[in-house]
Amino acid sequence: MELQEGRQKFIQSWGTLGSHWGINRTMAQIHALLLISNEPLSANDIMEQLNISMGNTNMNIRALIDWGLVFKELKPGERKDFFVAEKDMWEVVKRIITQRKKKELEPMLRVLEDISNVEGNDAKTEEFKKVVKDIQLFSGKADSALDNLVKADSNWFIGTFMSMIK
Amino acid sequence: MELQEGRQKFIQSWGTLGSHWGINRTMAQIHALLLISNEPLSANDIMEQLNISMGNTNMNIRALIDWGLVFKELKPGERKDFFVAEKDMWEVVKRIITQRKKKELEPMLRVLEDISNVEGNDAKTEEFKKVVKDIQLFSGKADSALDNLVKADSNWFIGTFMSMIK
DNA sequence: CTTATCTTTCAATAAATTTTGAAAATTTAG
DNA sequence: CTAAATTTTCAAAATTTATTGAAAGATAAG
Repeated sequence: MELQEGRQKFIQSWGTLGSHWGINRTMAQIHALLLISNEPLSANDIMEQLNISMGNTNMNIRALIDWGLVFKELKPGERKDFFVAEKDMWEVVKRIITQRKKKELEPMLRVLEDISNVEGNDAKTEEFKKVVKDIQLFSGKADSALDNLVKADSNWFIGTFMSMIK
Repeated sequence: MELQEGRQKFIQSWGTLGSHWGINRTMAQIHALLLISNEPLSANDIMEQLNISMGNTNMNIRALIDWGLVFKELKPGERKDFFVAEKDMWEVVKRIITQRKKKELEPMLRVLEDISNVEGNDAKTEEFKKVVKDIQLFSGKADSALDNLVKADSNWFIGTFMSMIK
C-alpha cells in the first residue's frame, strides 16, 4: 500500500471512530491529520489537505483545542498559527472522558437529584423513586470511578485489567 | 414535583444521555419508559406514551433488543408482544461497551492492521508507521481491557477504582 | 380458509447537524 | 496610523440522520 493511500484510510477511519465519541467527523479528521504530520500545520494547510472550508477548519480546530486534543504552536517569524495534536493516546482518552463526563454525566446527575424529590407515596411513585435512586447510586459511583481513572496513569489502568485473567 | 413531571424529565434526560452513547434519542427514551414502568408494555403502550409512530417504535424496540437492553415478554393469553427493560445498570453499561467495541473499536483495529503495511522507507513513511504502530498498540490494549471489564462484576470494577485514593 | 390483530418494511418527509463562504473582526508589520 | 494577512462569525445551504405512515407481511383464533 502506498503511503498516500494509508494516510487517507487512517484519516477516514479516525473520523468515523471520532464521530461516535462526541467528536464530529471533521474534528476527528483534523486530529488524525495532525497526528500523522511530523510538523505543525497551519489552518491553511489543514484546509487544503482535507478539502474543507476555512470556517469549518477554524471552528473544529478551536473545538479540538477546547477539548485539549490539539495545541496551538507559534513559529517564530511566522504570522500564522500552527497546530499540533496530542499524540499520547492515553492522554487523548482521558481528555475525552473528562469532556464527556462534564457534558453528559454531570447534567444527568443533577436531573436525578432533582427528580428524586417527587411527591406522593403511592405504589407508582415509590417504584419511580426506587428506580431513580438505583440509577443515582450507580451513576455516582461511575462518576467517581471515572475521576479516578483520569487521575490514574496508563500503565496502572491497562495493567489492572490485563492481570485479571478472569 | 409531581410524579408525571418527574417521569417526563427522566425520559427526556435519559434520551439525551443515550443519544451521546450510540443509542438514538428515541431508543433511549423507550428504554427509559420501560425502566420506570413496573409492568411490561406493549408496542402500542410505548407509542402512545411517547407520542411516536408505530414504525419508529418498532424499529427502536428491535434495536434495543439487539443491544440486549430490552427483552420481549409474552403474556399468556395476550396476542401482543410486551417488553421489559434491562434494569441492572452495570449490565446496561456492559451491553453498550460490547456493542460499541464491536461496531467501532474492532473495525478500527482492522484498518490499523491494514495500513501498517505501507511501503517505502523514507522519513515520512517511517513516521507514519510509527504513529500507526503506537495507536495499534494502545488500541489493542484497550480492546483487551474492555474484554476484561465486561467479564468483571460491578463490585470489582467500582471497588478497584474507589480504593485507589490516589 | 378467512379474518382480525399485530408486526415489519421502506420510500417519502421532517428534523437535526454540519459545512460553506462572504463579511466582519482582529492582529501585526511597516 | 494604514494596509495586508489571518482569524472569527454566522446565516444560508447541504448533508446526514431520524421519523412517519401506508402498505405488505405475519400470526393465530375461529
